[in-house]
Amino acid sequence: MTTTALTPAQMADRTGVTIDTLRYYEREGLLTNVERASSGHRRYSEDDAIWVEVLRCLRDTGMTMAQLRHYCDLAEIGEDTKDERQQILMDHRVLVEAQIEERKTALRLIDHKLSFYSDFSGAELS
Amino acid sequence: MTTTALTPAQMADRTGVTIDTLRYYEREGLLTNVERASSGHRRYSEDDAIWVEVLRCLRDTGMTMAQLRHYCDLAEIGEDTKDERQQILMDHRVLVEAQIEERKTALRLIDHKLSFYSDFSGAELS
DNA sequence: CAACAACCTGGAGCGCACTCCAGGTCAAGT
DNA sequence: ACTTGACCTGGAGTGCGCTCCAGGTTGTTG
Repeated sequence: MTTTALTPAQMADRTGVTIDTLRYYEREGLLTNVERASSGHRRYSEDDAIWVEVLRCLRDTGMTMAQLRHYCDLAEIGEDTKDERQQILMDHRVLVEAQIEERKTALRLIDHKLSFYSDFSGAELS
Repeated sequence: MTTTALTPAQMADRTGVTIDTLRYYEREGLLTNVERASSGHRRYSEDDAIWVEVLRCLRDTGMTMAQLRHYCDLAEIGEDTKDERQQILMDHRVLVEAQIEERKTALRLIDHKLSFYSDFSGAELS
């Protein structure tokens, strides 16, 4: 009754992560306990797919491979690492919020610079 | 009457960019027409400092070296490239806005995942 | 059963943005 | 005159996160 087992190609399609990268994540310990068919071919579970989506989200917002590996290592250990895992997410949350602020500042700066292009004046700087 | 000429060390201090990186930017054409003292040592102008700050802001929000070099090349050419330079900034603006949205989505996902840690339940996924 | 696609492994290679280094020059202080 | 420290150049090295490859196995399709 294991709902859907995804082939590597299906998994790549589903998550938008290439097959090579999926294997790389597994090698690096960011994706654990991936099942295999009798042929030795990987069969990804729905939970794997969801985790890869989370993983990508964390990566895209600047969490490093090392941090993600650490998080996965903790998850492997089990329940008594919940607090640390929670802390990792909370710390990353703060970081993402800072990134949003940084980008809002960037928008203001870009707008400021753009104002010189829309202006009648030909001022170049500041 | 050139207000303040900054030494490399002062420039690094002012902008938060290392001396090595400043030289690297210059080599790569991201920082042009830097003056020299009679000794051959660089003397950065206030405008250089401001530009490096802008440059860092654009880099930090994902503009590549190649794009920045292109922008600088255009600025070197002069007035008739203003439209293209404006367009580059407007394009980047759109990108930064998308980054903000991406990060807001990330926050929601992190919060969702955090909710499982704060819950009474010990559910692990989704 | 032949051909072909999808998958496997271990390991090498790549692009980006720095970062560091060797070997030399220049300017100021003692 | 000598030391010290900031700077110069050209070029090599680094770390990260993939990405690609060779050489082999498996599974499907006609």
